[in-house]
Amino acid sequence: MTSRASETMPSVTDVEHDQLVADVFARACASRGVLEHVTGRWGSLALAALAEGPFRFNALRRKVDGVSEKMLAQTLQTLERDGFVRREAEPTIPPKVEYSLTPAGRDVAERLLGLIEFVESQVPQVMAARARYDAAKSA
Amino acid sequence: MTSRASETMPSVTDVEHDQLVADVFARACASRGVLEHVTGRWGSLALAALAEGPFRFNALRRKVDGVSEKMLAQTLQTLERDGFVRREAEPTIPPKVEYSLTPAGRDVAERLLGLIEFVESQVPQVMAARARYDAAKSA
DNA sequence: CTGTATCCTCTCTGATACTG
DNA sequence: CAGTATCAGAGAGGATACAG
Repeated sequence: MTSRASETMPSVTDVEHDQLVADVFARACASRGVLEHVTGRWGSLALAALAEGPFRFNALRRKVDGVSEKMLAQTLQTLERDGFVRREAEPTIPPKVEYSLTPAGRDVAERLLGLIEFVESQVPQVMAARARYDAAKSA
Repeated sequence: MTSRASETMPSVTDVEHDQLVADVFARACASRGVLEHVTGRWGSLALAALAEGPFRFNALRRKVDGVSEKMLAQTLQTLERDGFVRREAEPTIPPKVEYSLTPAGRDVAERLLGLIEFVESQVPQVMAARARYDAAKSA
C-alpha cells in the first residue's frame, strides 16, 4: 500500500488527471481538505447562516455568535476560493460587501443544514449519553 | 420542525437562558460542541468509515489513512461518549475490540456521507475555482 | 463599514515509547 | 491487538490596532 507516502505529496493537478474517484479516506486526496473547509468550526456555521440569505460582513458576524473578525474573514476567503461563497463589494463609501452562496455552496449548505438540525435534535440524548458514560467511568 | 422537545427540555447544564430549540449559532449551545465532534477532522471520517460496517481498532486505523493511534483513540472515545459509537471489547487474549455505530450514529453518518459524496464530486470544480481565484488575486 | 497586520496563547496533533 | 503516557512542534484561534 502507499500508506508510507514518500516525502512528496502529489500535487492537486495530478488529481484531476487521474480520473479516479475522489476518496476522503486517502490522506493526500484534495477532497479531505475541501471537506475540512466546509465542516470546519466556522465554515459550517458560515455556510449554514448564508443558507438563510445574503449577509453583510458584520451581520454575519453577529449571526455566528463568537466568531472573531479574523476568523470570519479567513473562513469566508477560504470558502470563496473554493467556490462555495460569492463576495460582492460595492465600491461605495462606506464600503458595502455582501456574501452569498453559489449554487455549489447552496448544495453544501443544505446537506450541512440537515446534519445540523439532526445534531440539534439529538442534544438531549447526547447529554444523557454523556452522563451515562461518565457515570460508568467513575464507577 | 426542529426539535419540538418542548415537553422535556433537558436541564442539560445548559445555556444561560432556557431555550426551546437548540441553536448552533449560539456560542454557548451544547449543540455546537456536538457538531464539532461529528464534523471534526477525524470524527467525520471515523463515522463515515463505520457506516460501512463494524471495524476493529487497527482496521479502522488503516481505513482512515493518516490518523495516529492517539487521535483515533481520542476521537472514538469522544464519539462513544456522545452516544454515536458503540464499543464492544472481548476480554480475550489478544484483546479484540469492535467499534460500530449506534442508531443515532448511523443517522449522523448517513448525512455525513451525503455531504462527503457531494464534496468528492465537487473536487474538480473546486480546483477550478481555486485556480480562478488565485489568478484573479495575482492579477 | 470592511477588512488587514501583528502578536500571543493554547489546543490540537503526531512520534515515540511503554503497558496489559 | 488495543490502547495509554509523554513530549514538543505547528497551527488554529483571539485581541488589538490600524488601514482603505
